[in-house]
Amino acid sequence: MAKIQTPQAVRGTQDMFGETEERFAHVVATFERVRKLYGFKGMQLPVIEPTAVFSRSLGEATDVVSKEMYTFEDRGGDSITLRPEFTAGIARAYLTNGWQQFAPMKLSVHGPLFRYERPQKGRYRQFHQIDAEIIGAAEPAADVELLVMADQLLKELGIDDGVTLQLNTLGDTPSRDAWRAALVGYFNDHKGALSEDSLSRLEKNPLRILDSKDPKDRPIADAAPVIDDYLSGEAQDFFGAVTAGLDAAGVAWTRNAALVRGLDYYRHTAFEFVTDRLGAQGTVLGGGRYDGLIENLGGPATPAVGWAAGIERLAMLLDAPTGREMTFAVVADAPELDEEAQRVANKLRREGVPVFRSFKTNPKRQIESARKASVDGLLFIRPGQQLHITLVQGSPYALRDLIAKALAHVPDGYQTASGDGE
RNA sequence: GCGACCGUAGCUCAGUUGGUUAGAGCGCUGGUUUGUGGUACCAGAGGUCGGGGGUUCAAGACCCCUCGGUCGCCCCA
Repeated sequence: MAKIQTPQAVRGTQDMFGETEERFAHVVATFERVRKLYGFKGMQLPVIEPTAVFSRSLGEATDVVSKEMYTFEDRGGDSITLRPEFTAGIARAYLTNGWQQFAPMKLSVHGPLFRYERPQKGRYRQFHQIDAEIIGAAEPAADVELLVMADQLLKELGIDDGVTLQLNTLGDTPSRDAWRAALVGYFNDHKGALSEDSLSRLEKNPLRILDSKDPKDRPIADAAPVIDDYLSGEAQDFFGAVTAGLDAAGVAWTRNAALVRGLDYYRHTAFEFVTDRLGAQGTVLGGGRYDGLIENLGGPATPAVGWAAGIERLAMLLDAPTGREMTFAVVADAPELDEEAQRVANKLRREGVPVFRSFKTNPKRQIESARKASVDGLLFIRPGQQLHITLVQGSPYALRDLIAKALAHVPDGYQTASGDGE
């Protein structure tokens, strides 16, 4: 019989286990906790959407829609796309469910997203994000609340060190249009000095020249017209209110006038929390105000602002594996004590104490497998309801803590004799 | 889409200028020893050298293609 080829994981996907999975779960759990502190409701959304949800919101012609989405026709002939982002799907749900009645809405989600891109550090084809949005609030206070929440989240994850909040405004529609026109004129005057990449950006997405990495472009980009000279009074007031709110909340930020968004539906606030610890993928959390998006989807003009952050990237920045609960292995000191050991283990588990039990019957084998499962303590069951407790080296706990915890939950009648942990 | 580097046992890796039956450590299985508990020793299982094609008397080593991985560029909703 011929050997069959072992299947491989799809390129750019990952199987998470052990420490990787623990870090991931810790990010999600922390997000869930913090978002509740700010009154953001959770939601669950489909992973698949009609392709139009994304092509209409992002624009047919953009690279992202034309070559970076997982799009396919289903058996009924409908064009379906695996969601490449959360925002468009949330906007769609807002419209199809008539959530205008709840506006302003504070929403949060997390889950997998799909983009057909070349994998590299912190970038996968199936990746995961946490996401927070406020829909139906035009006030700068909404932007501030979102940013303060993001700041607290990063602090609680312990990764705020080396991360800076970069902030910019794209102004309202008139401001943005005037600035854009000025930029195109300016870059056209300097065409000869621009890199090849930037020449094509000039055609497709001129704002992006501002954050070009090419050293050739830097002097020109740095001397380009700044949005500040084109901001309307209202736009200035809006940005002023956002920065004042951040200052009042004690959130540190720096102005980055080159921080832009390619899509036209973005207005006013744009921001990114950036780190220098992730190589080319430095953005750890990013977002902005997208007052034009819901109209693009055929809905009423609706102000909205939100952010998203890659869970994998956040997980990579976490200091150490997250702590787990004190875990015992209950070991029968002789094969005939196995049933009694099981009884004790079940009692502990019902009391909420994590317990490891080996599938082997030989005591020595049980100890070996318990060590591999990295338990904190070995709880030996001996004849006459005697307990013997040993601390496993490497555990962060102390022997007396183990004894106290075991005694508090073990069945009545047990006597303890502690070991020395060596 | 473009570029660089990489792909040998479950894991981490060694394999000299291509040359006989492909190695180590850890892990796994079994045994001996020890014996209130991370012991030591012995033995064993496990490899299409990512896949395909080519050069050669001879390829894990060289060439081509392909599939993956890593890191950049591009893109970044």
